[in-house]
Formats: sequence, structure tokens, C-alpha cells
Amino acid sequence: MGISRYRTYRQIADLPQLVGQYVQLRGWIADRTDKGRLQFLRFRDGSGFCQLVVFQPEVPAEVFEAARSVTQESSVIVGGIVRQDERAPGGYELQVRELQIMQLAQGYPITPKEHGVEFLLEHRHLWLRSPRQHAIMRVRAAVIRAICEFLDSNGFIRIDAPILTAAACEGTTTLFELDYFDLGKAYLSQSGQLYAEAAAMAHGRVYTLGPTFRAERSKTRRHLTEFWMVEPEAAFFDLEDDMDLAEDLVEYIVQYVLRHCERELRTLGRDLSRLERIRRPFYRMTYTEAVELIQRKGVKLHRKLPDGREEMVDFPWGEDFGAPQEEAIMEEFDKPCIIHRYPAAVKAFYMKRDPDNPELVLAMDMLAPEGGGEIIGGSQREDDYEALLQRIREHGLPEEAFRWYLDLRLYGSVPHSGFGLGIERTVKWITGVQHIRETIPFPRMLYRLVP
RNA sequence: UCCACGGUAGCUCAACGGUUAGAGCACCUGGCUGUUAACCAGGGGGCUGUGGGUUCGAAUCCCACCCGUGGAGCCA
Repeated sequence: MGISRYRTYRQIADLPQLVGQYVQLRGWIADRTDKGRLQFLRFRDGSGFCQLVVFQPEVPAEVFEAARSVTQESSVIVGGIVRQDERAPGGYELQVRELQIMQLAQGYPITPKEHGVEFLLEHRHLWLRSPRQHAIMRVRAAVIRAICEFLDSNGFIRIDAPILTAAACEGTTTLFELDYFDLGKAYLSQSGQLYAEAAAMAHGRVYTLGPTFRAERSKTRRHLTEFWMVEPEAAFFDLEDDMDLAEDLVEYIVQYVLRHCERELRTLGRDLSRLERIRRPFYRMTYTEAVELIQRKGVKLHRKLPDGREEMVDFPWGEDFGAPQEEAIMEEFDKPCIIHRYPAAVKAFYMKRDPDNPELVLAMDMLAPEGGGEIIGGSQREDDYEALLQRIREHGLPEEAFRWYLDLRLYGSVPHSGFGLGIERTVKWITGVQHIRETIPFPRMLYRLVP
């Protein structure tokens, strides 16, 4: 693809093909430094970053003066000759001949120096312009593109689930509540899965992609109150198929990002060899095997006693894994690991029991290496009407709200499976950033709703 | 929600209960033909989060509140 027919202008991304030519660019001054008669302006136009060089004898006095007076983040129209030069960051620079200031910015708060987290989050609307944030958002876009490309080309139909819902998908987690006209309370969706299951009975293979909400008062570098999830759901898939699909999808995402975002990953200082290694097959183990591994490694469980004191105990079979256990498991692996067949007691009501052991459900989680944590949670779904009804009652869920969901087991019920992949956690793992708040344009967290 | 830590210049941080609360960066002025977080010289910049208390004297000690950070639990 070349330059489009739109009345857009040449972009920094096009510079390698325009060496020696006169071009006009529109964008912003990211930073500047001057050496008397020679000035260097770091310039960005959205497509990337490049250096502008303004040398006094080569430009009219008013152009040199404009370059001298331009401030950080002022918007400009600039024209000049494209040059390839090893000394230029990125390899290309513009030898400026004309410079016109569109708007002179005053007192831009974010400098190229160090800033604290709080300050940067207060200025998220401006922070997005910084090279690192720019790179992360491009990787995020590539991750979503890879997901859609992979699923669309493998027979999955995108079906969008509602965001306003009448009841919980999983009774355990907290929901954001709001008033819905005369119908009482509505809730922001915490998962599109139940709707994906209905759609899978219509289309066979489907996926939902969109924001989900959890009103958990969790405060860690892995949590947002609003995050995006892709949830594939496929009729006739059993747990094995589900795990295969999860592996294929994650391999595709990582290799796609490597192919399309190498520059961004380098900007982020990511070790590319660690990502190149992400090829099938990944690792798999049962929950029971994982518990044995944890016990062998001597990782204890931090437990709170009724009187408020805390104690450290050997990890017992039947407990769900916390962050310390997941980290201990993933110390052993350089590729993602799927853990499957969890105790039914710690998992959601809709998961199918393991026919070989009724204490277990056919669930699976995928953990990413290098501190990536849990990026996928999925299962084969309960497809028997009576069994599902019993689970709903055991969990104390409002039966009426799940009427339509139970219907799916009355009219041509089939085995089916699916999973949810957290977009932000995946971006966090692939980019190697330390905190999930940098993987979404405007993070929503326990103590952050603005900007 | 629980545990720990923090709030001082626009930003990042110093300052034993004791002169007029300092430094680097940013900003402004001047100098420099290759800067990569340039460098050199000069300049302006403060209700020490809020309220109360202890004291001859509080940024510093005590109490409450507000705001934030890291982690736990829960989860993707």
C-alpha cells in the first residue's frame, strides 16, 4: 500500500521510500535541542518519530527563528529533504527548509525526564504521546488484529454480547450495578460467555470481543475494573479441542506481533528471543500434578485464621492457586503452561464434571511465562439440563435469570467448550511492561476513573 | 477489605526538633555545525496534602482525615 488518495500527507512511516525527495509532514514537536546554528527537533506525526535538522545557512532567518521558538508538543507543518543518516535516531531525518507553527504549546507537563506513576496517570491523555506508550498501544492493536484474523479465518463468527445484563455470569464476582428504568437493577457484564454459548448453538463457532467489568476491590498490577476479553465458544469441542484452540490462538498472536511490531518491541526493550520461542506445543499438566509441583517446591499457602491471625501451611489439594503458586509453577517453563481438571469446588457453576472423577471439572487455565500470569480461563460446559439446574441451585443463583441459559440444554444440547483470553494481560506479557495500567488507553482501576 | 510505605518548587528527590527549606531536571536569557536524557554560564520559582495537638521553636514528634503507591485476597 502506498500513499492513499485521501488528502493526507506523507508520513514518517513512508520516509525510507522518499530519500532525497522534498516532503511536507504534519505533526508535533516531541523534544528539541539546539547547538547554536544547528538545531535538532524530535518530531512525531502519529505514524512514528523522526528527527528534524535545521541549519542556519540553509534556511531563511524566519524559519530558523520559528524552529528556535517552537516548544515541546507544538503542532507544526514542516517541509524538507529526506536524508538517510546513521546519526539520526531511527536512521532517517528531514533537512528542514520550511517550518510553520500551527499552535504554539505552552508548558507541556510531561518532559523527557523521570516522572512518578501518579503524575503520569493524571496526564494519561498526554502520556499516550510518549514513545513507550505509543509502542504499547500499537502492540495492543496488533494483538486484537491477530485474534480477529485467526478466529475469522478458522470458521469463527464474531457475535457481540450485551454489556448491560440482568444477572451475573459467575455468581462469585462483584458486579457494577445501575438503575434500569422500570425494570429494576441492571449490571455491567463481567463476561460474554453465556451469550456466546447461545450463539454457538446457532453458528457452531463464535467469539465475543469487548469490554467486561469487575467490581472487585483488587489492587494489583494485574487488575483493572474494566478490561477487554475475547471469548471463543465452539459447539462439539471437548476440553482437549479447547486447549488445542487456546494454544493455536496464543501462538498465532505472539508470532503475529513479532512479525508486525518488531520496532515497537525494540522500543520497549523486549527480549525478542523469548517470544520467538513461543511455539506449539506448550506445556500441560493437571491441577493435581501442579499441586504436587508446588508442594515439592515448598511453596506455602498464606491463610487467614478466624481470629484474624495468619498462618503459612503446606499447600493443600483443593485450594485455588494464588499469584505465589502461579509464579512458582511458571519458574519451570519458558513457554505457556495449561493447567487442567481443577477441583469443582473452586470453579464456576457452568463447568462440566470430569466423567472420570466427579470431584473435578473439565476446566483449564493458561499461565504465561516471565510473570505473565493467568491469561486464559476456560472449560468444557455442562450440557446436561438436570446437572446444570442442580449446579445453579447449589450455588444459590436466581433460577429465573438463567431460564434462557437452561433452554440451551433443552433444545439440541451438544458438548461445547470455550475460554476467555484477557487482552490486557496478554499485552502485558508480550510487551513485558510491569503494570497492566499501561496496556489500555485509559485504565479504570479501584482509585482511578479520570481521565 | 487487610498489611506495608509515601505526600516538600511544574517534575524527581534532599533537609538531626533549631539561621532565610536545598539540588538536579523543566522554564527564561546568553554561548556553541551532529544532538541522542547534549554541554557551559546566569535568572525567576515554595500556604512542606488538610485540620488539630505537643513544644520557646515543627517539613521533622503525636492524633484524625484526604490523596496515592506496592502487595494480599479475588480473578482475565
